[in-house]
Amino acid sequence: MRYSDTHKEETRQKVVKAAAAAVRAKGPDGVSVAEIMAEVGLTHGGFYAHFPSKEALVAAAIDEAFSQNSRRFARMTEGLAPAESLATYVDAYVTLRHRAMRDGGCPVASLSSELPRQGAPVREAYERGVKAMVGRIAGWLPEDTPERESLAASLVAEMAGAVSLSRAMSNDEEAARLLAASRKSIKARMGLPTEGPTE
Amino acid sequence: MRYSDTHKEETRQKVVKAAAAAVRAKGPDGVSVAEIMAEVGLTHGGFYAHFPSKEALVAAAIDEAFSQNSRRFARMTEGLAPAESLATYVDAYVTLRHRAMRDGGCPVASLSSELPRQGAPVREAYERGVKAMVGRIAGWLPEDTPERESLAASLVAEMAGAVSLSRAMSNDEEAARLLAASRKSIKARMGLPTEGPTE
DNA sequence: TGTACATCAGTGAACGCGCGTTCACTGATGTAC
DNA sequence: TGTACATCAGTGAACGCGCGTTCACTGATGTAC
Repeated sequence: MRYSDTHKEETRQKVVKAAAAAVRAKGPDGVSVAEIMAEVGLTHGGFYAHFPSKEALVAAAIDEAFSQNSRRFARMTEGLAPAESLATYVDAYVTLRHRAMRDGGCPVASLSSELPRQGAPVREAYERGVKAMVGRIAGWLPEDTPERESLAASLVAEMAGAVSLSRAMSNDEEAARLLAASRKSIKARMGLPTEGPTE
Repeated sequence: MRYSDTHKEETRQKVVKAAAAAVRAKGPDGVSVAEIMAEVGLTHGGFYAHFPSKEALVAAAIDEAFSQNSRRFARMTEGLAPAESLATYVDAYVTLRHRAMRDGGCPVASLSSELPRQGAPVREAYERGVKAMVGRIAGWLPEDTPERESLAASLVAEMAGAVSLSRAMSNDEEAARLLAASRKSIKARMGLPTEGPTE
């Protein structure tokens, strides 16, 4: 079988996307190379034509997961004023919908506790993604906000923490109330009115 | 070798304590039965005289980790008024010291993202611990606080989220600024003055 | 008092399994002549 | 135009390893007689 010029790159992309979903859903140590290759319709033997190691794939998957989220929110907030962007972001992030979306949500909410234990290349990809996310939020906060970057980081921590903890709650109503309380707090810290859509 | 009447229970306790540390430091899937037994000076073969499965040990370890933290904070806040207890709690929790303490800290900060993916017995132990922690904080909040339990849950999410995210930051100063911003926010939400010890 | 036996926490070899990784091979197609 | 060869993404068997779990065994001591 001979393939088109772009075929190999396309396959690589499919593998990275499958991994970006699987890693968020099951954690880096919960997915196997064979499983991800099978998801793309290939066998595990071909994996090493694309990546030097599983770790390299996981790092690429985390980059991909962050940029998927980044693109998604860029689309949602296109043309909006900063304050509206912030409100849109929070109202999409701190929700039962995000809580249920285990394979496509924000990597910080899915991986926060286990990532610091991963190898250097994976941690670096993660930190890069976190910084980009924090930077985006910081950019939406008023320019004269004191400690703008730290506030943005603290807001990311609060948003991701709320979604993470809501996933530990088996009771949906309880989870919804936690998320509502967090949404309210986050918006107040952002200087936004606290009555938004309640999902 | 014949042992004292309490010997078996003492061994079990040692194993659970070693597991409580190891599980927080490496995650439930990152520790092995053999490793934990070795830490207590035993061989892996004897494990099944104490626990029916690794999962049972992990569940017991999580219960133990939560109650270690609970006892620790009970000691720290003994005799203090509710508002002082809250301030003491936050000032001990949202710190670089807690960030560095990977094997002895709060299980929510160490395990939040991976725990929802564990088996039922482990998830139940975790949820039990989270509820106890939320209940303790709720009890310190003024009785007339609207949605007191949800606010407490949201505060736990913010505290644990801040410590988790700070662990992803390789730069200590950056981490310290994030923690300071979170401490300030959390105290404000608790109705406390926001100037506390800065660690 | 002395001896044979029961007890049982702990030992260490062995099991089956899934994993990451390696490698000789395949086979469809483009290219050299 | 026809044929031999090179290419290379993907295949599938095999590897070594660590894991959770099982199990026959050990050996110090208490107990029965």
